[in-house]
Amino acid sequence: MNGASAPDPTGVDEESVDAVITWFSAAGRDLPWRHEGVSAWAILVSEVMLQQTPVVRVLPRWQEWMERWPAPADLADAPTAEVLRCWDRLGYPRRALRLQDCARVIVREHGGRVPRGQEALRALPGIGEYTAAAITAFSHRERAVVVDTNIRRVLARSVRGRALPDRSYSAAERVVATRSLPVPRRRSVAWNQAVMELGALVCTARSPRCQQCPLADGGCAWFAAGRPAPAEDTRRRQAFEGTDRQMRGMIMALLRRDGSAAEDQLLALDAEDADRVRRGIRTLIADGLAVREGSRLRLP
DNA sequence: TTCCGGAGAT
DNA sequence: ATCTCCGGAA
Repeated sequence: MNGASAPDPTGVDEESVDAVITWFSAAGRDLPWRHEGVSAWAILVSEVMLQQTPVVRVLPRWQEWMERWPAPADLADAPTAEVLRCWDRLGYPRRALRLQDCARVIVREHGGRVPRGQEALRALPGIGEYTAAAITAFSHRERAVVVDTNIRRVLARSVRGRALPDRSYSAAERVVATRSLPVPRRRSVAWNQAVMELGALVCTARSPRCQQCPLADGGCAWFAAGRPAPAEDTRRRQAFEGTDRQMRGMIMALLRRDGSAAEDQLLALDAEDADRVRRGIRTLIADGLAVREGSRLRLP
């Protein structure tokens, strides 16, 4: 493929772009939200669900969600308790609330159609820089600098020769991503999709499958350097297993199952630590994920 | 047990 | 800039 030419330190070269796009046409997954004719709304929903959640877990939820609420107006009118139930165990249920808010804003301010343009998208609840770019590239099929964790990792390795990207998204990375994006519109769309998939399937964080990688033959600075180990991770240790998150998850599971729960039932979730339970209840109410009803707690 | 991840609030 | 937020696979 690239023979002996060294990777460009400032961006992916054209040969590598070709290699990755060709790899994708053979190895890319057939995911339903990539099918022809899928609506911008359906793609928006998939992107929000995929924000912190693996594809395999999103698939069944997305299918059911789109059957029930195929358009923004459908979700806007749905009972929030149903929306949270249908979110099931995708995690971070505030995303489900934001998605319903997003649907309502789209109905109110955009005539029920997903707006075009990253600025308008970025203004929607739950849509940040990544998701606005992803909708622009994958649905509207326009040129956009899409940078998710997979793309960051591929570029860190292939262009910068690092084992892993910096902890926070740096200006240097943005430059590399921007310079790597092909100029022709269709090619930019193909590249975004292909490089993201390469990061998800081959250039993975822990056990990269370099023998399957279209960039291994001269297109990857990290591989060429003998895959040096990542710098000692100075990462702050994970704050004790995220116990409050775990408690919130347990409370939400109970509310999804029964619709509401009595105080005693909730306190039994951690008999050792009533404060932890109360913290969970308080923060769920503050987030709009639960409401008090007398002495009971229920879905909104 | 450890690891993974985009948005939004602070 | 840093922290919080969930659940399941490795």
